[in-house]
Amino acid sequence: MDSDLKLGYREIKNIILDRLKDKTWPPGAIVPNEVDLAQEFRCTRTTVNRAMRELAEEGILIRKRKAGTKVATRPIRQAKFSIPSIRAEIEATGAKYHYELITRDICAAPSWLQIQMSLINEDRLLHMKSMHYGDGKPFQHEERWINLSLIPEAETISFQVINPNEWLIQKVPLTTGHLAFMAAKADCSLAGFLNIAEHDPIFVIERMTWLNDAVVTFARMHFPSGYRMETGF
Amino acid sequence: MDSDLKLGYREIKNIILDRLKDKTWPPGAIVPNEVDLAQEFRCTRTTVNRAMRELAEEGILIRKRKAGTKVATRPIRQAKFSIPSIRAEIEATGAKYHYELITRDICAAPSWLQIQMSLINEDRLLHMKSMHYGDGKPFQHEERWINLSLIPEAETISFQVINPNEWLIQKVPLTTGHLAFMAAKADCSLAGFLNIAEHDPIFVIERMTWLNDAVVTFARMHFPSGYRMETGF
DNA sequence: GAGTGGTCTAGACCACGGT
DNA sequence: CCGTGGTCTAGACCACTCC
Repeated sequence: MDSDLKLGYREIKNIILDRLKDKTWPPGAIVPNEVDLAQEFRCTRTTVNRAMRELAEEGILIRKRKAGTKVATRPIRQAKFSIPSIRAEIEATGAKYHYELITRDICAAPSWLQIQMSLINEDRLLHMKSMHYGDGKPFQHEERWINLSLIPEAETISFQVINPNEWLIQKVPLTTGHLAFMAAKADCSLAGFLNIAEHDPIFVIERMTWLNDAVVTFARMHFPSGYRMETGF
Repeated sequence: MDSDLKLGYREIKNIILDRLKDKTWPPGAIVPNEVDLAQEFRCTRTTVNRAMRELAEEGILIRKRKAGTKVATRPIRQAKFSIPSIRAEIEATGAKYHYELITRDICAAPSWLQIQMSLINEDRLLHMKSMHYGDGKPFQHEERWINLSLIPEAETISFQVINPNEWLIQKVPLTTGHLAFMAAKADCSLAGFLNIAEHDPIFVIERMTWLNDAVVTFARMHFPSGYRMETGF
């Protein structure tokens, strides 16, 4: 009689991973098809399908109809990281969050931003600078532009109390976006706000947010050095 | 008669997303259960399950047995980015990739690294510094430690030709890891290698790689400012 | 054309966890 | 307890794409 318990898709994933690690199926090799594996594991094709589909989503297998399933030669590992709200990020350290608006004006887009945001010349933008503090210490400086053609209500908000990101999240949820990370050096103004020396290195995050192919907002966030962004993979 | 075509899980996902956008199901609300939705969409529970399960993986819905499915109040967006090999990253710009080993020695772990890598005192490490160039221009400086207790074969490799990352990927694929990003300023040596001025800002990536709960390698990679890491979400 | 993965159906049992 | 999501079965049809 079979001493085997029934195998679930998680266990099948692990068996497959083991066979990849011990090179039973070396990189570039073709893995048996779903029907054969289902037979071997005494389960249905559906179960094998889920195991292999998830491994493919993780970049470990490459699947093509008719061609079959191959072991990725250079597994492109994907890192996932959550984008916490600045408030959550600060409060997670145990510090008290505090927000302050520095400037707020309405302007036309500078040309470099027009290009980045795919704007029309006449579009008006709400432009703001603000600071985020943890226990009173500078944590992040933010400069942001909001597309008033798309979100006209933003003009009526002072943003003295609620910060732009939190307002936008509840106003227009379910957006898509683009992120960029880089290093830069602090100019005089930024150094003052972040309480660091001029020319000190800063960590910069740029974030562009879209709602159905229209740009909602562009934000540039500056962190004093010492800030680390971390994630697993 | 029904003029409706049959709905697939992708279409059901979109219908659900539409109802979230138009606030039919506002944040925090409970979404109908799978059986009811299956009836509404004239499909099986399996199909609804896949649609809602994927939305939950994306952080848009929150599912619990018995409690049902809720709309996430603050959808925690997740960004995914692939971790390309340095060679692929350089070649993707159209530049010619070139690698050069600077130093290679075997040492005990400095104490800060022992802590980070959870090493035992006696563990020996292969320590290397190297440079990666695109079209002859400095692209990345890398400092790396490899755990020789775990990967003794590394001691026999000169790493004059193949770079450590590429060798490790084919030697020990399927690892897990941890990434950190930060900004720093170039010290004298680094400035020389990257052909920038001392104290110029640099973008730093630290990467720790595990194989089954044991640390394989720790790498610290430095990019001259101007480097941007980008991703969508 | 034929083999492979992609998806759906109809039904079942189970595990978790709120009441 | 018992409603809900989590998963599996057995079978089916379809879409893609390599040969």
